[in-house]
Amino acid sequence: MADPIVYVEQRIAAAFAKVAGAKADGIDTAVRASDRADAQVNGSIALAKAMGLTPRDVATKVLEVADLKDICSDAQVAGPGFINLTFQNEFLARELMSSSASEKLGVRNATKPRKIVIDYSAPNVAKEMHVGHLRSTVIGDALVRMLMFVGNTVVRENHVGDWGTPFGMLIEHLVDLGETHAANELSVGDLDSFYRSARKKFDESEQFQARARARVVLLQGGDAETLRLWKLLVAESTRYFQMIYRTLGVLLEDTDIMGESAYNNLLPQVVERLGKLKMLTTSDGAEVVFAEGFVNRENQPLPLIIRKTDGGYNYATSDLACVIDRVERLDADLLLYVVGAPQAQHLQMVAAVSKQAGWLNSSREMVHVSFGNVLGADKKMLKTRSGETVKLDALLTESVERAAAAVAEKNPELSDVEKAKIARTVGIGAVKYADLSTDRIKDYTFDWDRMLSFDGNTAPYLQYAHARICSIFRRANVERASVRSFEPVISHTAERELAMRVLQFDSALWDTIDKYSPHRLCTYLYELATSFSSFYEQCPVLKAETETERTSRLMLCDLTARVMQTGLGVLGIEAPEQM
RNA sequence: GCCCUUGUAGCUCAGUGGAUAGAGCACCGGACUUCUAAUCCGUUGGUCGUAGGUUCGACUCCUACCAAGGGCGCCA
Repeated sequence: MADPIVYVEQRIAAAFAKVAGAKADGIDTAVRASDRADAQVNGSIALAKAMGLTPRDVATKVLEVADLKDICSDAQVAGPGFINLTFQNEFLARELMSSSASEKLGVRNATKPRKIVIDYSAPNVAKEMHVGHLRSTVIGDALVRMLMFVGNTVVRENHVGDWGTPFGMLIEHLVDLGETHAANELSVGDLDSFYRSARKKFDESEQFQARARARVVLLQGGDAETLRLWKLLVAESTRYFQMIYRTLGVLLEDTDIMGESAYNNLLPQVVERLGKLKMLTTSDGAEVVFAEGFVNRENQPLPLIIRKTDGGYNYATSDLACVIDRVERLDADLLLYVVGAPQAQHLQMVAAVSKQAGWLNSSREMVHVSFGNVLGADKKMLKTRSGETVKLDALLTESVERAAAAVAEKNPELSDVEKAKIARTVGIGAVKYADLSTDRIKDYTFDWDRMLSFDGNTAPYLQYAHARICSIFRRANVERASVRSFEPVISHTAERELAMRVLQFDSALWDTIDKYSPHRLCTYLYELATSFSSFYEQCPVLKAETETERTSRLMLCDLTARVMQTGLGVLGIEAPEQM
């Protein structure tokens, strides 16, 4: 327990219970951060009516019985009936020590760890990854890291698009090009032109269309030669994805790939089981499930199509198979889908059908971690087929190059190896942070300058704060670990603000996890960095006036750096020691 | 037509029913013989889309409307 606000909350709740008894039930006695004091409680106002007292009287009574002697230096009733709390510096110092001594820097573990399957990234085989694919990959990676950090078991699943009708056309194009030539073209990483050529042929030639359709039948029928060609496409694409993932520094591995094709043998079972449950209806020749509450344009019930008129399956079937597999084989109790907002209705229908079928319930749930689109200059969704999209690869390369130029200018004395390493860390960090730092639910318009900015609220700013602290310790020639158990003396306002901020790591991280919203942690880390920068300007560390002051500040610096590094770490961003 | 999401400073965005709505960028003015100036300090900038409602209190909750984006039967 390191966050003073979390700490004091119990004492306040106890005081409310003492004053109001059962009337305090359901009253919000939460303690919140405030600009008027360290923290504020406003439950007295809501409670006043029920008790027949004025809000200020209630607040006064609460303060009379509240046990705050060892925590607060000041507790006052203010305004209409708020309670403003100011923490003792000695209390903050004790909490800092507790945070410093804990391996997780004061962050509480999950009270009930879960087994979580998280579905993210999901690029398409034989298609280039463009800037639109950044979101799922980066948000998913951050969630994986933070969920694991607090003690959950997390299974990563990359649901790549490796099956379905487009593969007829892709395989036929592969045959036309010849395997060697095709493999060569694909390995260069120019997947878009491969896909576009195939598409063009498909659109222009009926003969080619017929071949493509026949090939899909062969593929789904398990024809050995067709499967061999299909695997060739998948293997080349997988290599390309893995190259992007390594550059990006995300945790995804080849072994995390659970493509659409992986569920093939489960698809007949889905139909069978829904049939047994009497959920299937035949409609216009297709096998469908009508989930309650979904209607189409004509206000008729909207079906989830399980088996098409031609006997084939589609993505609804495979998504249901996924649910079954994740619940029954993996025994997951939480399924996260880091998938774009346009899929919202589809996923709602899959969830509704899964609940009706009993695969999901109140203790096994699925959550759509939805995110807005990356828009083009025309404010429309980026589409690979129309208009030029920025390739993810190109964006990352450009960012690293700009970072390299910045490092060369600011730190010319570093070795080339170090410079290159820092440029990668800063360049990649900037791009990831640009995506993670805004609310995932909102669309954003792609903008080079925004993605590649190194000033203000950006990853390099947070990394810089960390690097400065590392620099202090290098100069001082002091081992970081040696100051960790020192009880700091807090006197300066800037020290105090930094201390308060450091102690909020636990709440900030949990708030982020509860809402699956990485931008909340970004906001916190940015505030931590600004608090540190302000402290850095005002409070000399190495030239502190006394030995106690110096060691106190070193202790605070070390803890700040650890929180920054850990916080950036769970966002998937590295914190270099120099930059 | 129905449904979902979004609308906050010139631009990009934070904001947990709580007091006077905050940052960054841009603009303007300061601070490097100093622990890293990728920084700091200050100035300027607001009908929180519009109109009602609930509440002691609304950017936040509810309703209607406006605008933008997305979804709505065999592509994934």
